[in-house]
Amino acid sequence: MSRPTIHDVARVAGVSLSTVDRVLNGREGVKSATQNRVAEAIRQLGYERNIAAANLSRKRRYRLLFILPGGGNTFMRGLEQEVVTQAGAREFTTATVTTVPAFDDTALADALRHVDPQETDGVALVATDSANVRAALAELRAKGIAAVTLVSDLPSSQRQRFVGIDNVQAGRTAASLLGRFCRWRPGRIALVAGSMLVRDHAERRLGFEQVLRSEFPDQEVLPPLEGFDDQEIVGDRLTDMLAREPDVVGIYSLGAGNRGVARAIASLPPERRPSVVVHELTPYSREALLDGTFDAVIHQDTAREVKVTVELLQALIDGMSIDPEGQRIGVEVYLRDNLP
Amino acid sequence: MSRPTIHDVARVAGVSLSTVDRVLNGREGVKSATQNRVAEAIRQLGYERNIAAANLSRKRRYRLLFILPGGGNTFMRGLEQEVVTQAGAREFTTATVTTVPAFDDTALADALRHVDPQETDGVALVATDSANVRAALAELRAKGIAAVTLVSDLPSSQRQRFVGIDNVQAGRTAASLLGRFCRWRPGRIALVAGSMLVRDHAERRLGFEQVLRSEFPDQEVLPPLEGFDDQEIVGDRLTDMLAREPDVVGIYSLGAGNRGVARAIASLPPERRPSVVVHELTPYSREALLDGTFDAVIHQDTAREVKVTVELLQALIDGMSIDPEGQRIGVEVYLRDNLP
DNA sequence: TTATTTTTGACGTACGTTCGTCAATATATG
DNA sequence: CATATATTGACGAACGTACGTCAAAAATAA
Repeated sequence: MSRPTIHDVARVAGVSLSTVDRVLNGREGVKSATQNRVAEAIRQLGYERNIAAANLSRKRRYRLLFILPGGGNTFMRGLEQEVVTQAGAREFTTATVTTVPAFDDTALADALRHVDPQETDGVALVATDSANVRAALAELRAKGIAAVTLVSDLPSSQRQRFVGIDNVQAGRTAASLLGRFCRWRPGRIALVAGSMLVRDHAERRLGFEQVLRSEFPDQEVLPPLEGFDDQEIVGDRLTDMLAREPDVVGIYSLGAGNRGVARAIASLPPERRPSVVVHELTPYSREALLDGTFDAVIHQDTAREVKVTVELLQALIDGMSIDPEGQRIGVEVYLRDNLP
Repeated sequence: MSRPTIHDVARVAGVSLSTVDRVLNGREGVKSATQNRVAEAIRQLGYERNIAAANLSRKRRYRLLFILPGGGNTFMRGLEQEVVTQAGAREFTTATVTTVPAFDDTALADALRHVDPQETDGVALVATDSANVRAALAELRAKGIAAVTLVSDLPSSQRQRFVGIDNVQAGRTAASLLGRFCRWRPGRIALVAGSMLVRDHAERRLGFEQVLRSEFPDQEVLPPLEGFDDQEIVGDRLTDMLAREPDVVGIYSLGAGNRGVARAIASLPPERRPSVVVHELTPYSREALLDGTFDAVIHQDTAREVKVTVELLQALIDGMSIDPEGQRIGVEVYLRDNLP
């Protein structure tokens, strides 16, 4: 009736507890024939390790390290906060946060190379794309440390998983919304990016234009305006553009700098107010949603991202299987009325 | 360095392990003065029970019972499926599902009265609103069984929590979307409900009209069409209405019967296609999103609802504190492009 | 065959908690 | 004061697993 234990496995396999333990924990000195007998017994009984008991016994601590970009980025600081609170509340888990300068691949690679396997079991990093980082990541993995990328991925590297949203999908969603918002109103659509050199932004733009071209072919998109995620620059350039182009009926801001977008729009007369879609729910974008400046916010749930990351790292450290469903981070849509 | 244990608590309080245990598990025979000493030591040390060890020791099993409406309701059957799979995967937990006829408060009250405290620790129910059910719930709680409502709440009853979405908010969100979709296109908006006698539907309508009236005062809403959550009836009545009213530019279906909505719309010429917002992501509504029949789907995440419910019940059974953040179920918005 | 190495078993202790029993106090009651 | 009752302590076994030590058995090499 109750779950089988290693005792049952030992009995069925006709070996001792010690041997089952050796097999289970990958210790050496067991003939492969015996290993197979044990594996067969495990399969037959449907045995699953009691992780609570295992952790209790080995006094396991999952020591995790999060490497995040530093600076005043609201989004990243929110992420950091999540890491601290969530890891603190979790059994057997300690998480440390290190920050490295944003977009500095050398600093990131350095940080990765200085991770001590003696005191760290798993690492989560917001990746900057470079060969340097790829190499450092490979070294890290070679030390037996689990590694996942968070928010920003590093494809074809040694990272074991990526936790974050699909940015192409995010761009498509924005287009799907903005296209409908502007469908029956003649005019053009403006795009505000941080920099097209950043992978996430490029992907979002790609998805946005895909959908707008195919689903709303009447709507013309102006060339993207680069604001370098800086609210001042975004505000100035967008104000200029709106003065130059009187027929802008929609704006998609796919990077940071939401306050700049809000400022530029505030200067327009009410009848010229465009429909606006931006990224990331923050105190500022929330306020803009509530006062009607923004129509929709595309969001990624950082709390969930951290939670998934921690669980993923724990599973990887334990060598457990991972359910691919549970780790999906969805592209969320917020309007004024479904704000959490 | 490591977490304090009951041994530490005993030492600091100057009592024995047994006494700490008695206090911790609410057993009788401890002077209140001693209880206070122990409580003080716990507070001072920041002691938290090691749940893994506790469960291991007491061979705790959380025996949960889910009481759901029966019948062919896709949504409820999906919920049931979630319960079975999630509880199966969870440590120390067994969940049983009982179905009772939908909207039958007597049957629900009966089911509640027949719950055996010997073999059930917690109950989750999709509530039907009636005094009868309230009374049965009070009896259930008197037996020491934890109880939460799921999807449909029963306010001012003995239920300890509610897990589900805010339906007024859901209606507001629908209006926010549909209002924007139809903003620049003259015409009227149709409402398809199941029955106004059902609490959820009434709440959704309320929220919808709130926002439409205040935020999109130009848009006129037709009187709601009652489809009794039956796709045939919905299809027929909506087809009739669309024939009668040639200026319908938007449809909000706030109950079930999505297939009927899709059928009615399919018969319209493309240029008359209204914007459509419905509830619940199912294989049918997903398909309609993908082929462009529906523009948006308001959704509640059943997997998350079940997860939260199980965790909540476990916490209630253990008498643990509950973080109010973690149990929120959001009103989710799905477009063709952010489908999971 | 014997010596050597590899593989396995037996056993004990530990993790933090629960829970039961029995004895030793302390406190209240008459 | 003696007795009854309430409160506390000491102890041990158990939950399922990890891990270390030592010895026994089996397989392999010489």
